[in-house]
Amino acid sequence: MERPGDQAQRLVTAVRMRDAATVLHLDADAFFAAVEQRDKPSLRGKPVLVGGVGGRGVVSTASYEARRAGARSAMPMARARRLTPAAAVLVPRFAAYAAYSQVIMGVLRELTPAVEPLSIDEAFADLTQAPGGTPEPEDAAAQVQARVAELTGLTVSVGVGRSKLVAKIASDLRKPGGVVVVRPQDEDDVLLPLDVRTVPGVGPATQGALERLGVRTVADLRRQPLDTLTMTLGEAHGTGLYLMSRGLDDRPVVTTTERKSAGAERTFAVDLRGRDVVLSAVDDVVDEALQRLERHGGAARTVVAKVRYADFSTVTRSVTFPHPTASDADLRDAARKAVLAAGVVEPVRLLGVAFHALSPHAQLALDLDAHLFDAPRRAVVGEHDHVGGRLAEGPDGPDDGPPDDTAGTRLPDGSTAQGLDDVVAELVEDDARLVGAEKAVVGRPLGGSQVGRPLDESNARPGLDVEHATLGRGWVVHVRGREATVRFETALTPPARSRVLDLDEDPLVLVDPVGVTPPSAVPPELRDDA
DNA sequence: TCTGGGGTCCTCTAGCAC
DNA sequence: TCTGGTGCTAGAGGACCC
Repeated sequence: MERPGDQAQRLVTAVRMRDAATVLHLDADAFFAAVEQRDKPSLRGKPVLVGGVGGRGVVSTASYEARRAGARSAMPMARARRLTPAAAVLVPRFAAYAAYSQVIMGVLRELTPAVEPLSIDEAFADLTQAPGGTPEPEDAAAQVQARVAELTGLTVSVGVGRSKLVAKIASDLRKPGGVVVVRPQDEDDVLLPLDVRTVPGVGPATQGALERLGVRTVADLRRQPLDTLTMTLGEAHGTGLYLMSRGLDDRPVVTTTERKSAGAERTFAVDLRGRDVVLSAVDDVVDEALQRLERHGGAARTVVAKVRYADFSTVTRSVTFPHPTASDADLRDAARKAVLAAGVVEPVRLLGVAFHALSPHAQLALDLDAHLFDAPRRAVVGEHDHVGGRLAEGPDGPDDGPPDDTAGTRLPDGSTAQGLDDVVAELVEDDARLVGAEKAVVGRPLGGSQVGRPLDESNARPGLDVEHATLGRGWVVHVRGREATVRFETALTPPARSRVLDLDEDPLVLVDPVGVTPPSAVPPELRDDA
C-alpha cells in the first residue's frame, strides 16, 4: 500500500523544471489608467479612476496617484471617490486599451514567437524559443521595457524565472517599472517569506482556509503535508499549492488557447421587479451576449442564465441543446427559459447570459440535420433528445411551440459593445479638480457602439472620445442637458482647459480612440520628459 | 464599504447505463 | 427483479483572475 509520503514524492519528481530563468512575465503598470493619462495630457500626474461610474460601479484600475490615497481595483467606486475626491473618474475605453495591448504583445513577439497573452495587459514569453538563442534574462527584460516605452510611452514590469509561477510573482515585486530576475538558486529566498496570498490561485476563501491551518506565508504552506492541503482545499487546488510552495511548476508557455464561453451580464442601477420587466431586460443582455458569441464561433450548445437578487444571492440555470445552435431565436428563447427556471421572485440586481460549449460547426450540423431529417425542427430535437442530449423545458411545461424566427433580430450596427454601465454620468469640474457625481438611469443601456452618433445626454460617458468640426478631437468631461463640457486634447497636444459647448450650436460626434501614439510622434516640448 | 464584468477551472451532486 | 458499485455526463455553485 502506498503511504502518503510516497504519493507526495511521486508528485514532486514528476515535475520537469527548467534549469534556468527563461520564462518572462510582463505586466503593464496600472494599464487602463496609464492609457488614459497618455491620451489625456491634462490627467498626467493626477489621480485617475477607471471603472463603472454608476452608483454600483467598482474600480477597474486606479492610477498610482489614486492608489496613494488608498484607492484599489475592485473597490466600490463610491468609496474610491471618497478616498480621492480629486480623481478623474472615467469609463473604460476598451478599444484604446486593445490597441495599446496589441503593440505590447508585438514587442514580446519581437523577442520570441512563444508568447502567451494572459489578459489585455499581461503575458508570458518563453525565452528559449527566441530565434537567435536564449537571451540573458536581464537583457530581454530591458529590451522589452525600452521598446514598450518607445512605442507606447507606457511602463511595464517584468519578472523572469524558471517557471510561470516565479516569473509572475517576480513581476509584481518591483512595480511600477521594475525588473526582477529570480534564478533557481534564489527561489527559496524570494518565495518563502512571501504572504501566501501572493501565490496565484490563493484568493480570500483559500486564504481563510489556510489561516485556519496557521498558514500565513509560503514557508508555512511548504510545511503542510500534501493530504492536509488536499483535504482542506480539494484534490486539484491542494496538490497545486503543495507544488507551488516548493516552486514546482512546469506549465508550458502556450500560444493558442480555445475560448470556452462567451456572455454578457449587467447590474442594474435600480433592482428590477416583475416578470415582464425582467424578461425585457434579459433581451438586452442576450443582444450583447449574442454579439460576443458571434465573434467567438457563433454557435453554442448550452445557455446559462445568471440571476443575482437584491440580497446578492446568485442562482444559475442552464438549458442544453442536443446540438450546437447558431440560431439567435433559439438561443434567446433558451435564455428566457433559463431565467424563468431560476424563479424570478425577488428584486433582481443582475442578469447574465453566457453561452458554453461553443462551436464553429453549428451550421454544418444544422445542414446535416436538414438533410437527414426532412421534418420540422422539433422532431429533430426529439430524435436526438433520447440519444443523450437534453433540452430543458421551461417551468410552465413543454416547449410551447416552434421557434419564432422573427424574434432575436441582431442589432443592425454590428458594432462592438463596451459593456458599460447603463448610467448617465456627470463629472463636475472645479478648475484643476474633477469631482464626480452621477445619476443612474435604468432601462437605457448604451447598447452597441455609439461611434458616429451625435453626443447627447443619453450616450455621454466621462472619458469617451468626441470630435468637433473645427475644434478637433477631445474627450467628454460631462454632459448636462444640451451643455457639454469637453477637453480638446490628445496625446499629441498640450494639456487643454475644459470648454463648455452648447450642443445645438456646436454638435459633437462620438468617435473611436485615435490609437497608439508613440512618444516620438509627440512634439519634443510636449513630451513627458521635456 | 458593500460588493462590476468577462472569463476559467474545480467540486459536489444527481441521473443514467451497465 | 432488486441492489450496489462504477463510470460518465450535465447542472449548479463557488473561487479565482484581471
